[in-house]
Amino acid sequence: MPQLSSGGGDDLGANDEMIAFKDEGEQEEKIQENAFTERDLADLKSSLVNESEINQSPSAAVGARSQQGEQRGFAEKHREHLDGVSKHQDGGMYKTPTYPGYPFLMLPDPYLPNSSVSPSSNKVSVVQQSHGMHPLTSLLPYSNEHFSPSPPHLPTDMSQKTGVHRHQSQDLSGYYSLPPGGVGQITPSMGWFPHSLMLGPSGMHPTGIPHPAIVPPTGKQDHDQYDRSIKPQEVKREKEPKKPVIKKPLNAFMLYMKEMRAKVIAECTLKESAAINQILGRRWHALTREEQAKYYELARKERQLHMQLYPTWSARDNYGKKKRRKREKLQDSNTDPGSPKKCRARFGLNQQTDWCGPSTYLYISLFLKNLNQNGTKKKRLFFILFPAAPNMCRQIYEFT
DNA sequence: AGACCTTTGAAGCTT
DNA sequence: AAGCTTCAAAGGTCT
Repeated sequence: MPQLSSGGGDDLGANDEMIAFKDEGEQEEKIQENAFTERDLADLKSSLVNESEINQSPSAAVGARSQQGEQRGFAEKHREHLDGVSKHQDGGMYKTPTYPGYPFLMLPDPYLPNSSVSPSSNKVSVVQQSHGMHPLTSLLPYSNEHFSPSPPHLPTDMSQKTGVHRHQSQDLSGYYSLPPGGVGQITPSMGWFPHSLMLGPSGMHPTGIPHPAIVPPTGKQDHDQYDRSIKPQEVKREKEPKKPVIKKPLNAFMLYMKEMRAKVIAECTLKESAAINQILGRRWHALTREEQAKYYELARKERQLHMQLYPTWSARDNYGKKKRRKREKLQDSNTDPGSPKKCRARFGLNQQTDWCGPSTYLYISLFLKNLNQNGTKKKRLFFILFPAAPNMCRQIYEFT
Protein backbone atom coordinates (compact mmCIF):
# COMPACT_ATOMS: atom_id res chain seq x y z
CA MET A 1 0.00 0.00 0.00
CA PRO A 2 1.15 3.46 -0.67
CA GLN A 3 2.75 5.22 2.11
CA LEU A 4 1.16 8.36 3.23
CA SER A 5 3.32 11.34 2.85
CA SER A 6 4.95 12.04 6.09
CA GLY A 7 6.31 15.43 5.21
CA GLY A 8 3.78 17.92 6.29
CA GLY A 9 1.30 15.21 6.93
CA ASP A 10 -0.84 17.18 9.22
CA ASP A 11 -0.73 19.99 6.83
CA LEU A 12 -2.14 17.81 4.15
CA GLY A 13 -4.84 16.78 6.42
CA ALA A 14 -5.66 20.33 7.07
CA ASN A 15 -6.50 20.66 3.44
CA ASP A 16 -8.90 17.82 3.11
CA GLU A 17 -11.35 20.25 1.75
CA MET A 18 -12.94 21.10 -1.51
CA ILE A 19 -11.26 24.42 -1.74
CA ALA A 20 -7.86 23.08 -2.32
CA PHE A 21 -9.28 20.47 -4.59
CA LYS A 22 -10.60 22.96 -7.03
CA ASP A 23 -7.50 25.03 -7.10
CA GLU A 24 -5.44 22.02 -7.74
CA GLY A 25 -7.72 21.05 -10.51
CA GLU A 26 -6.96 24.30 -12.17
CA GLN A 27 -3.33 23.64 -11.88
CA GLU A 28 -3.74 20.22 -13.32
CA GLU A 29 -5.74 21.52 -16.19
CA LYS A 30 -2.96 23.83 -17.06
CA ILE A 31 -0.58 20.96 -16.86
CA GLN A 32 -2.70 18.85 -19.06
CA GLU A 33 -2.95 21.45 -21.71
CA ASN A 34 0.77 21.91 -21.79
CA ALA A 35 1.31 18.27 -22.53
CA PHE A 36 4.06 17.73 -20.06
CA THR A 37 6.88 19.50 -21.66
CA GLU A 38 10.06 19.68 -19.73
CA ARG A 39 9.30 23.19 -18.69
CA ASP A 40 5.84 22.24 -17.72
CA LEU A 41 7.16 19.54 -15.58
CA ALA A 42 9.22 22.10 -13.85
CA ASP A 43 6.16 24.20 -13.42
CA LEU A 44 4.37 21.25 -12.08
CA LYS A 45 7.05 20.67 -9.58
CA SER A 46 6.95 24.27 -8.69
CA SER A 47 3.26 24.11 -8.24
CA LEU A 48 3.67 21.19 -5.97
CA VAL A 49 6.13 23.09 -3.92
CA ASN A 50 3.70 25.91 -3.77
CA GLU A 51 1.01 23.52 -2.77
CA SER A 52 3.15 22.21 0.00
CA GLU A 53 3.81 25.69 1.14
CA ILE A 54 0.19 26.52 0.99
CA ASN A 55 -0.66 23.46 2.92
CA GLN A 56 1.75 24.44 5.56
CA SER A 57 0.19 27.80 5.89
CA PRO A 58 -3.21 27.83 7.48
CA SER A 59 -3.67 31.38 6.44
CA ALA A 60 -3.02 30.42 2.87
CA ALA A 61 -5.64 27.74 3.11
CA VAL A 62 -8.02 30.31 4.36
CA GLY A 63 -7.11 32.40 1.39
CA ALA A 64 -7.97 29.59 -0.94
CA ARG A 65 -11.26 29.18 0.84
CA SER A 66 -12.01 32.82 0.55
CA GLN A 67 -11.18 32.72 -3.10
CA GLN A 68 -13.79 30.11 -3.65
CA GLY A 69 -16.07 32.09 -1.51
CA GLU A 70 -15.63 34.93 -3.91
CA GLN A 71 -16.63 32.72 -6.75
CA ARG A 72 -19.65 31.43 -4.94
CA GLY A 73 -20.64 34.90 -4.00
CA PHE A 74 -20.45 36.15 -7.48
CA ALA A 75 -24.15 36.00 -8.05
CA GLU A 76 -24.67 38.30 -5.16
CA LYS A 77 -22.03 40.55 -6.50
CA HIS A 78 -23.95 40.62 -9.69
CA ARG A 79 -27.09 41.42 -7.89
CA GLU A 80 -25.38 44.36 -6.39
CA HIS A 81 -24.03 45.18 -9.75
CA LEU A 82 -27.40 44.87 -11.31
CA ASP A 83 -29.18 46.75 -8.63
CA GLY A 84 -27.69 49.84 -9.98
CA VAL A 85 -24.63 50.01 -7.86
CA SER A 86 -22.05 50.98 -10.37
CA LYS A 87 -18.88 49.29 -9.43
CA HIS A 88 -15.58 49.37 -11.10
CA GLN A 89 -14.25 46.10 -12.16
CA ASP A 90 -11.64 45.06 -9.76
CA GLY A 91 -10.01 43.05 -12.48
CA GLY A 92 -9.59 40.25 -10.08
CA MET A 93 -11.15 36.93 -10.71
CA TYR A 94 -12.67 37.95 -13.96
CA LYS A 95 -9.68 39.57 -15.39
CA THR A 96 -8.16 36.19 -15.68
CA PRO A 97 -11.05 33.86 -16.10
CA THR A 98 -10.89 30.88 -13.95
CA TYR A 99 -11.82 27.50 -15.17
CA PRO A 100 -13.25 24.59 -13.34
CA GLY A 101 -10.68 22.11 -12.35
CA TYR A 102 -10.36 19.08 -14.50
CA PRO A 103 -8.14 16.52 -12.94
CA PHE A 104 -6.03 14.42 -15.17
CA LEU A 105 -8.39 11.58 -15.66
CA MET A 106 -11.36 13.62 -16.55
CA LEU A 107 -12.68 13.97 -20.04
CA PRO A 108 -9.82 14.83 -22.27
CA ASP A 109 -9.73 17.57 -24.77
CA PRO A 110 -10.79 15.39 -27.69
CA TYR A 111 -14.19 16.71 -26.81
CA LEU A 112 -13.00 20.17 -27.48
CA PRO A 113 -12.96 21.87 -30.85
CA ASN A 114 -9.65 21.48 -32.59
CA SER A 115 -8.45 19.76 -29.50
CA SER A 116 -8.49 22.91 -27.54
CA VAL A 117 -10.99 24.93 -25.72
CA SER A 118 -8.59 27.45 -24.55
CA PRO A 119 -9.80 30.63 -23.03
CA SER A 120 -8.93 32.39 -26.20
CA SER A 121 -10.90 30.04 -28.34
CA ASN A 122 -13.71 30.27 -25.91
CA LYS A 123 -14.12 33.87 -26.71
CA VAL A 124 -15.27 33.15 -30.19
CA SER A 125 -18.55 34.90 -30.44
CA VAL A 126 -19.64 33.82 -27.08
CA VAL A 127 -22.25 36.45 -26.59
CA GLN A 128 -22.67 38.13 -29.87
CA GLN A 129 -25.46 40.50 -30.33
CA SER A 130 -27.07 40.37 -33.66
CA HIS A 131 -29.24 42.59 -35.74
CA GLY A 132 -29.78 45.04 -33.02
CA MET A 133 -31.84 42.61 -31.08
CA HIS A 134 -31.44 41.99 -27.50
CA PRO A 135 -28.75 39.38 -27.34
CA LEU A 136 -31.01 37.18 -25.32
CA THR A 137 -34.10 37.68 -27.35
CA SER A 138 -34.16 34.11 -28.44
CA LEU A 139 -34.18 33.09 -24.83
CA LEU A 140 -36.77 35.42 -23.57
CA PRO A 141 -39.72 33.53 -22.36
CA TYR A 142 -41.45 36.75 -21.73
CA SER A 143 -42.45 39.69 -23.74
CA ASN A 144 -39.94 42.38 -24.26
CA GLU A 145 -41.64 44.55 -21.77
CA HIS A 146 -40.13 42.46 -19.07
CA PHE A 147 -36.70 43.43 -20.07
CA SER A 148 -37.03 47.09 -19.96
CA PRO A 149 -34.63 48.72 -17.62
CA SER A 150 -37.50 49.67 -15.46
CA PRO A 151 -38.03 47.96 -12.16
CA PRO A 152 -39.19 44.38 -12.37
CA HIS A 153 -42.80 45.17 -11.88
CA LEU A 154 -45.09 43.75 -14.37
CA PRO A 155 -46.62 46.23 -16.74
CA THR A 156 -50.18 46.94 -16.04
CA ASP A 157 -51.30 47.04 -19.62
CA MET A 158 -49.97 43.72 -20.77
CA SER A 159 -53.22 41.93 -20.79
CA GLN A 160 -54.56 44.56 -23.06
CA LYS A 161 -51.71 44.05 -25.44
CA THR A 162 -52.18 40.38 -25.65
CA GLY A 163 -55.88 40.41 -25.70
CA VAL A 164 -55.83 37.23 -23.71
CA HIS A 165 -58.29 37.09 -20.98
CA ARG A 166 -56.80 35.15 -18.13
CA HIS A 167 -58.68 33.41 -15.48
CA GLN A 168 -57.78 30.67 -13.18
CA SER A 169 -58.65 27.23 -14.19
CA GLN A 170 -60.54 25.72 -11.37
CA ASP A 171 -59.00 22.33 -11.69
CA LEU A 172 -55.55 23.75 -11.37
CA SER A 173 -56.02 26.71 -9.19
CA GLY A 174 -56.06 24.47 -6.23
CA TYR A 175 -52.58 23.30 -7.12
CA TYR A 176 -51.09 26.48 -8.39
CA SER A 177 -52.74 29.42 -6.90
CA LEU A 178 -52.17 32.62 -8.72
CA PRO A 179 -51.89 36.17 -7.65
CA PRO A 180 -55.16 37.99 -7.85
CA GLY A 181 -54.00 40.62 -10.23
CA GLY A 182 -50.54 39.95 -11.45
CA VAL A 183 -51.03 36.84 -13.45
CA GLY A 184 -53.47 38.24 -15.85
CA GLN A 185 -50.88 40.73 -16.84
CA ILE A 186 -48.27 38.29 -17.86
CA THR A 187 -47.68 37.99 -21.53
CA PRO A 188 -45.65 34.99 -22.43
CA SER A 189 -43.94 35.27 -25.72
CA MET A 190 -43.39 32.40 -28.08
CA GLY A 191 -40.38 31.74 -26.01
CA TRP A 192 -42.69 29.96 -23.70
CA PHE A 193 -42.97 27.17 -26.22
CA PRO A 194 -39.89 25.10 -26.42
CA HIS A 195 -39.77 23.16 -29.61
CA SER A 196 -40.09 19.85 -27.91
CA LEU A 197 -42.49 20.92 -25.29
CA MET A 198 -45.83 19.51 -26.27
CA LEU A 199 -48.08 21.11 -23.83
CA GLY A 200 -51.36 19.39 -23.63
CA PRO A 201 -54.28 20.53 -21.60
CA SER A 202 -52.55 19.43 -18.48
CA GLY A 203 -49.56 21.46 -19.46
CA MET A 204 -51.48 24.64 -19.59
CA HIS A 205 -50.89 27.34 -17.18
CA PRO A 206 -53.90 27.94 -14.98
CA THR A 207 -54.41 31.03 -16.99
CA GLY A 208 -54.91 28.86 -20.03
CA ILE A 209 -51.59 29.78 -21.51
CA PRO A 210 -48.87 27.21 -21.73
CA HIS A 211 -45.81 27.92 -19.72
CA PRO A 212 -42.42 26.32 -20.15
CA ALA A 213 -42.19 25.90 -16.45
CA ILE A 214 -45.27 23.74 -16.53
CA VAL A 215 -44.60 20.34 -17.90
CA PRO A 216 -47.30 17.79 -18.33
CA PRO A 217 -46.44 14.54 -16.66
CA THR A 218 -46.00 12.79 -19.94
CA GLY A 219 -42.28 12.93 -20.13
CA LYS A 220 -40.25 10.06 -18.88
CA GLN A 221 -38.93 12.02 -16.00
CA ASP A 222 -42.20 13.49 -14.99
CA HIS A 223 -43.98 10.24 -15.38
CA ASP A 224 -41.57 8.75 -12.99
CA GLN A 225 -41.98 11.64 -10.69
CA TYR A 226 -45.59 10.87 -10.26
CA ASP A 227 -45.01 7.19 -10.07
CA ARG A 228 -42.84 7.87 -7.11
CA SER A 229 -45.37 10.09 -5.55
CA ILE A 230 -48.21 7.61 -5.79
CA LYS A 231 -48.84 5.85 -2.56
CA PRO A 232 -49.97 2.25 -2.58
CA GLN A 233 -53.38 3.03 -1.21
CA GLU A 234 -53.94 5.72 -3.74
CA VAL A 235 -54.63 3.57 -6.74
CA LYS A 236 -57.60 5.66 -7.65
CA ARG A 237 -55.34 8.51 -8.36
CA GLU A 238 -54.09 6.81 -11.46
CA LYS A 239 -57.33 7.65 -13.18
CA GLU A 240 -57.20 11.24 -12.17
CA PRO A 241 -55.40 13.67 -14.40
CA LYS A 242 -51.92 14.09 -13.12
CA LYS A 243 -50.74 17.39 -11.97
CA PRO A 244 -48.54 19.33 -14.28
CA VAL A 245 -45.13 20.00 -12.93
CA ILE A 246 -43.97 23.52 -12.46
CA LYS A 247 -40.32 23.57 -13.23
CA LYS A 248 -37.76 25.68 -11.56
CA PRO A 249 -36.93 28.92 -13.25
CA LEU A 250 -33.74 28.75 -15.16
CA ASN A 251 -30.68 30.29 -13.63
CA ALA A 252 -28.20 32.40 -15.48
CA PHE A 253 -26.04 29.55 -16.60
CA MET A 254 -28.99 27.53 -17.76
CA LEU A 255 -30.13 30.42 -19.85
CA TYR A 256 -26.67 30.78 -21.22
CA MET A 257 -26.53 27.11 -22.08
CA LYS A 258 -29.85 27.27 -23.75
CA GLU A 259 -28.70 30.03 -26.00
CA MET A 260 -25.23 28.82 -26.72
CA ARG A 261 -25.76 25.12 -27.00
CA ALA A 262 -26.59 25.16 -30.66
CA LYS A 263 -23.60 27.31 -31.41
CA VAL A 264 -21.25 25.04 -29.57
CA ILE A 265 -22.72 22.02 -31.24
CA ALA A 266 -22.17 23.63 -34.60
CA GLU A 267 -18.64 24.65 -33.78
CA CYS A 268 -17.58 21.47 -32.17
CA THR A 269 -19.66 18.98 -34.11
CA LEU A 270 -20.52 17.50 -30.80
CA LYS A 271 -23.87 16.27 -29.77
CA GLU A 272 -23.38 14.77 -26.40
CA SER A 273 -24.74 17.16 -23.90
CA ALA A 274 -22.33 16.22 -21.19
CA ALA A 275 -19.41 17.25 -23.33
CA ILE A 276 -21.23 20.30 -24.59
CA ASN A 277 -21.95 21.34 -21.07
CA GLN A 278 -18.34 21.03 -20.12
CA ILE A 279 -17.42 23.39 -22.90
CA LEU A 280 -20.22 25.71 -21.98
CA GLY A 281 -19.07 25.71 -18.42
CA ARG A 282 -15.62 26.80 -19.48
CA ARG A 283 -16.98 29.41 -21.78
CA TRP A 284 -19.18 30.68 -19.05
CA HIS A 285 -16.14 31.33 -16.95
CA ALA A 286 -14.48 32.99 -19.89
CA LEU A 287 -17.26 35.51 -20.20
CA THR A 288 -16.66 38.97 -18.97
CA ARG A 289 -18.55 40.28 -16.04
CA GLU A 290 -20.75 42.33 -18.29
CA GLU A 291 -21.51 39.39 -20.49
CA GLN A 292 -22.48 37.27 -17.56
CA ALA A 293 -24.47 40.11 -16.10
CA LYS A 294 -26.88 39.86 -18.98
CA TYR A 295 -27.73 36.36 -18.03
CA TYR A 296 -27.90 37.08 -14.35
CA GLU A 297 -30.31 39.84 -15.11
CA LEU A 298 -32.36 37.62 -17.33
CA ALA A 299 -32.42 34.93 -14.69
CA ARG A 300 -33.43 37.42 -12.07
CA LYS A 301 -36.37 38.50 -14.16
CA GLU A 302 -37.20 34.91 -14.87
CA ARG A 303 -37.39 34.23 -11.17
CA GLN A 304 -39.48 37.28 -10.59
CA LEU A 305 -41.95 36.35 -13.25
CA HIS A 306 -42.02 32.80 -12.04
CA MET A 307 -42.77 34.09 -8.60
CA GLN A 308 -45.57 36.19 -9.97
CA LEU A 309 -47.01 33.32 -11.90
CA TYR A 310 -46.71 30.77 -9.16
CA PRO A 311 -46.56 32.54 -5.85
CA THR A 312 -47.20 29.39 -3.91
CA TRP A 313 -44.69 27.34 -5.80
CA SER A 314 -41.54 26.33 -4.08
CA ALA A 315 -38.50 24.53 -5.32
CA ARG A 316 -39.31 22.14 -2.58
CA ASP A 317 -42.33 21.03 -4.58
CA ASN A 318 -40.09 19.23 -7.02
CA TYR A 319 -37.82 17.75 -4.44
CA GLY A 320 -37.60 14.02 -4.44
CA LYS A 321 -39.38 13.71 -7.72
CA LYS A 322 -36.33 12.68 -9.59
CA LYS A 323 -34.55 9.45 -9.39
CA ARG A 324 -31.71 9.43 -7.02
CA ARG A 325 -28.51 10.39 -8.59
CA LYS A 326 -25.42 8.37 -8.88
CA ARG A 327 -23.49 10.63 -6.60
CA GLU A 328 -25.98 10.00 -3.91
CA LYS A 329 -25.85 6.30 -4.54
CA LEU A 330 -22.11 6.47 -4.41
CA GLN A 331 -22.25 8.03 -1.05
CA ASP A 332 -24.77 5.54 0.14
CA SER A 333 -22.49 2.76 -0.93
CA ASN A 334 -19.89 4.22 1.34
CA THR A 335 -21.91 4.43 4.43
CA ASP A 336 -20.42 3.16 7.61
CA PRO A 337 -17.72 2.29 8.12
CA GLY A 338 -16.50 3.97 4.96
CA SER A 339 -18.63 7.02 5.18
CA PRO A 340 -17.32 9.86 3.04
CA LYS A 341 -17.55 12.19 5.93
CA LYS A 342 -15.22 10.05 7.93
CA CYS A 343 -12.28 11.78 6.53
CA ARG A 344 -8.99 12.83 7.83
CA ALA A 345 -10.18 16.17 8.98
CA ARG A 346 -12.79 14.46 11.02
CA PHE A 347 -10.88 11.55 12.46
CA GLY A 348 -7.33 12.70 12.36
CA LEU A 349 -4.19 10.79 11.72
CA ASN A 350 -4.71 8.34 14.49
CA GLN A 351 -7.83 6.94 12.93
CA GLN A 352 -6.87 6.60 9.32
CA THR A 353 -8.84 3.43 9.02
CA ASP A 354 -11.95 5.50 9.26
CA TRP A 355 -11.03 7.59 6.30
CA CYS A 356 -12.67 7.28 2.98
CA GLY A 357 -11.61 4.22 1.11
CA PRO A 358 -9.71 4.58 -2.13
CA SER A 359 -12.67 3.25 -4.04
CA THR A 360 -14.59 6.32 -3.15
CA TYR A 361 -12.24 8.51 -5.04
CA LEU A 362 -13.01 9.52 -8.52
CA TYR A 363 -9.94 11.12 -9.93
CA ILE A 364 -6.32 10.32 -9.56
CA SER A 365 -3.53 12.66 -10.40
CA LEU A 366 0.09 11.81 -10.58
CA PHE A 367 2.76 14.27 -9.75
CA LEU A 368 6.47 14.12 -10.05
CA LYS A 369 8.45 16.09 -7.64
CA ASN A 370 12.12 16.60 -7.11
CA LEU A 371 13.07 17.19 -3.58
CA ASN A 372 16.40 17.75 -2.09
CA GLN A 373 17.25 15.01 0.24
CA ASN A 374 20.67 15.01 1.77
CA GLY A 375 21.92 17.24 -0.96
CA THR A 376 20.85 14.96 -3.79
CA LYS A 377 17.80 15.22 -5.87
CA LYS A 378 15.42 12.40 -5.63
CA LYS A 379 12.29 11.89 -7.57
CA ARG A 380 9.18 11.30 -5.62
CA LEU A 381 5.82 10.41 -6.93
CA PHE A 382 2.69 11.86 -5.52
CA PHE A 383 -0.68 10.39 -6.16
CA ILE A 384 -3.51 12.63 -5.28
CA LEU A 385 -6.86 11.02 -5.05
CA PHE A 386 -9.59 13.47 -5.60
CA PRO A 387 -12.87 12.90 -3.89
CA ALA A 388 -15.92 12.02 -5.88
CA ALA A 389 -18.11 14.05 -3.61
CA PRO A 390 -17.60 17.44 -2.10
CA ASN A 391 -17.79 16.17 1.40
CA MET A 392 -15.14 13.59 0.87
CA CYS A 393 -11.49 13.96 1.64
CA ARG A 394 -8.58 14.35 -0.59
CA GLN A 395 -5.72 12.00 0.02
CA ILE A 396 -2.17 12.26 -1.09
CA TYR A 397 0.05 9.24 -1.37
CA GLU A 398 3.73 9.36 -1.92
CA PHE A 399 5.97 6.86 -3.61
CA THR A 400 9.69 7.16 -3.34
C1' DA B 1 -37.60 2.88 -21.02
C1' DG B 2 -35.17 5.47 -18.23
C1' DA B 3 -30.94 6.60 -15.65
C1' DC B 4 -26.56 8.69 -16.46
C1' DC B 5 -23.44 12.29 -17.71
C1' DT B 6 -22.00 17.28 -17.28
C1' DT B 7 -22.19 22.13 -16.24
C1' DT B 8 -23.58 26.49 -12.81
C1' DG B 9 -26.76 28.73 -9.94
C1' DA B 10 -30.80 29.06 -6.88
C1' DA B 11 -33.30 27.38 -3.27
C1' DG B 12 -34.23 24.26 0.29
C1' DC B 13 -32.55 21.37 3.78
C1' DT B 14 -29.37 19.87 7.42
C1' DT B 15 -26.08 20.45 10.95
C1' DA C 1 -24.52 30.56 9.37
C1' DA C 2 -22.26 27.34 6.77
C1' DG C 3 -22.36 23.43 4.17
C1' DC C 4 -24.78 20.07 1.63
C1' DT C 5 -28.47 18.46 -1.59
C1' DT C 6 -31.66 18.83 -5.27
C1' DC C 7 -33.19 20.46 -9.52
C1' DA C 8 -33.30 23.15 -13.67
C1' DA C 9 -31.78 21.91 -19.71
C1' DA C 10 -30.09 18.89 -23.12
C1' DG C 11 -29.37 14.77 -25.85
C1' DG C 12 -26.21 11.06 -26.70
C1' DT C 13 -24.90 6.97 -24.18
C1' DC C 14 -25.54 3.12 -21.40
C1' DT C 15 -28.04 -0.46 -18.81
